[in-house]
Amino acid sequence: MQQELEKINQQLIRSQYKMTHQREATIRILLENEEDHLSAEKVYMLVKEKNENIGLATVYRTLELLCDLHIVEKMNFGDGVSRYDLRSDEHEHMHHHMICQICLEVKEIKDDWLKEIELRVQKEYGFKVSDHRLDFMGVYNNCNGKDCKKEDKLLA
Amino acid sequence: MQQELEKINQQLIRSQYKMTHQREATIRILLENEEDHLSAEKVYMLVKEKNENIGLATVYRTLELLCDLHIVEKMNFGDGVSRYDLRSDEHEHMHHHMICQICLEVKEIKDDWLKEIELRVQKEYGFKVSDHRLDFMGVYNNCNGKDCKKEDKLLA
DNA sequence: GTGACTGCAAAAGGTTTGCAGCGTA
DNA sequence: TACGCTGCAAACCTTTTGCAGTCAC
Repeated sequence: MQQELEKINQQLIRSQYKMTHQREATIRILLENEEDHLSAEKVYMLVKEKNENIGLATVYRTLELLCDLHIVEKMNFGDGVSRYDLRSDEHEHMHHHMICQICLEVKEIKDDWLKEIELRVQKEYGFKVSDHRLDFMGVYNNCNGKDCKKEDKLLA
Repeated sequence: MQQELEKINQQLIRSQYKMTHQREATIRILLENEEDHLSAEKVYMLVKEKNENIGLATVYRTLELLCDLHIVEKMNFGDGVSRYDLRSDEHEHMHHHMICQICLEVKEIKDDWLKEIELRVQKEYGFKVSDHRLDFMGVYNNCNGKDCKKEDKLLA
């Protein structure tokens, strides 16, 4: 995790950006919550919880910057806020997601199952795919919907 | 198209909703632009262009209603507005989309290529899929990006 | 030292809501 | 007639922007 942080820092510097406390704090939060899909507001709260000084506008600006550098992916699950997800190390494709309609939990599938289908898109539609997004809506077999009520998730 | 309209009307009535001019006009616009992915604002404009009286709030309320009935699908391509897409007749799955990064055109793939993959999600992750969303980002082989400038699309 | 970066507050969208009046069944 | 639906305007919420001051290099 320290070395991933370092890697991203280097990437910023290489691209002529300055490394500030706020940017580092933001990246650290993203790394610590790699499995989640944080909203800007949530990142802001988590940074402040650590007694680091930061403004919400800076969080937005940093996230946009990381997006431009393809370090994070901005996504939208339709609940009115944008969420940000670290791309995996190889910076290859976005993850696939499973969104449980009972508990609203979003889990990731890190395999890339679409290679074949992308070839088909290329062949049948003349469309060269450079990235994709695949979300499944459904229900976990073992979702009890008790310890993970919708309202809680929406507030989270 | 007339019979599709009729079908949706019946569905509304069956669900105890009233059939009003505004609702019918909205549905008609959606049917006439089935290939597009209209924003609420765009639907509003198109209805007004026909000299039908309607308020933007009503458009939003109607689209939400149609969403609840699974007649349209609300989606978000990350440009800050929600877009609405008629589900296909069988109301089965959402379409797949190809989003061109040069001209921003969104085209549909109506085949469902994910049956096998959904089985795999079920087996490997214990997640019962009821719907999915698949978007491809990339470039059309023959996209010239001339007659379809980004700015135009964003305003459209 | 200088240009990039930050925080604040205000502005800017898109979407939702309260309410009085209207129209459908 | 009664209740649902509509239009308007205000409210709301997330995100962006302008600007003066600060900080990294």
